[in-house]
Amino acid sequence: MNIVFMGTPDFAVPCLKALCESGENVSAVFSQPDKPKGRGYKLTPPPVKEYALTRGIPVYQPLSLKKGEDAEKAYEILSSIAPDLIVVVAYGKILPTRILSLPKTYCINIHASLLPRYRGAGPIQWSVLNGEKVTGVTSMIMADGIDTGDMLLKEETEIGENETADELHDRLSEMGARVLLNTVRALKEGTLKPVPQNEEKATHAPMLSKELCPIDFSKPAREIHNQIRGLSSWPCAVANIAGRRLKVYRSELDNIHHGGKAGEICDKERFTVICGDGFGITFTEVQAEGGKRMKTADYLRGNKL
RNA sequence: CGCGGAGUGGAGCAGCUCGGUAGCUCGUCGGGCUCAUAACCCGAAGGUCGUUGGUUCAAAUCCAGCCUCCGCAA
Repeated sequence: MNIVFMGTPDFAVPCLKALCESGENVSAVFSQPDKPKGRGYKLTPPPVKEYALTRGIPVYQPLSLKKGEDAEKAYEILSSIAPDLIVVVAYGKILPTRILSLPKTYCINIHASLLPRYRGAGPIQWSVLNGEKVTGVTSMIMADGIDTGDMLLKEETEIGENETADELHDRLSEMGARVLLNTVRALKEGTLKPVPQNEEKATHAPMLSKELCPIDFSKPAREIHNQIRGLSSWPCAVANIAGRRLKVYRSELDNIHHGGKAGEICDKERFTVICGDGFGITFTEVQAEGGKRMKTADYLRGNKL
């Protein structure tokens, strides 16, 4: 099949890789423009672009698909390629209707949630933040609107008790690649059965912001645990404790009712803090300002609580 | 040129202002105590103090450049 792939971050790379390695003809890749990133604002190409270049696939990075010169050029390029299929995975731009209807078959999208729940930019993180036990990946036929199209295939997976958004992200991106290949195969075989989403059950998972970061120890331990897992490793939960500011990457619940005042450290050797419901939460991986990320045991060797 | 912090035995830190013996909490190894232990006691090994150059009688410490890592901001 003649396929055009649109994607930007790490999450999308396994999907593109899977297509390439399964022998599909990926004739072009669209990705977000390089952006100034990190210290010193170095211009950084998105991961999908980097991978595409190693494969020798032409990469296009229009500023917009909707309006302006870039949009026209992009449309011309796509028209001349005349793809059988467009695959979109975490591209980060909304496709205008004329592009949605351009491929001979469909524009399909891989989304990291069990639709119609967690539509939007942050499905993985919000699944963890909300303490979901199960999540998954859904493929769908793209429609106008954000993640609203008819569903094709799904795969489910359990979320671990202490699993972080990072870990889940990596698992789901691999799962996404599988679902994508299965979807493409079914498309060729003509066995796809699109299922409309139940709008009433739809929920939205917006992009994360740093306002979610500060840890409020008056909240229940479980909720704080989910916050730490869901925000790890970016933007990362932040504890203001013992007179300093610590990023917390991992935690564990001890399920012991300590009582006492919320926000107090009840175990200085393990770094366990009392939460609003009297239960303790133990920080297991932290990072001090200006320092690097490390196991709590390492941190405590050189830093007194 | 976005702002800022940091590189010291295997790990995490102190020492740097005010140059002159390499320190702390752990880990490792050996020995002891103990029914036993991640507990306790005794002992040992292990560091060109990121790198290059400069100042000096003398640099982890002062000065300049470079490399690497990290926080903020995007």
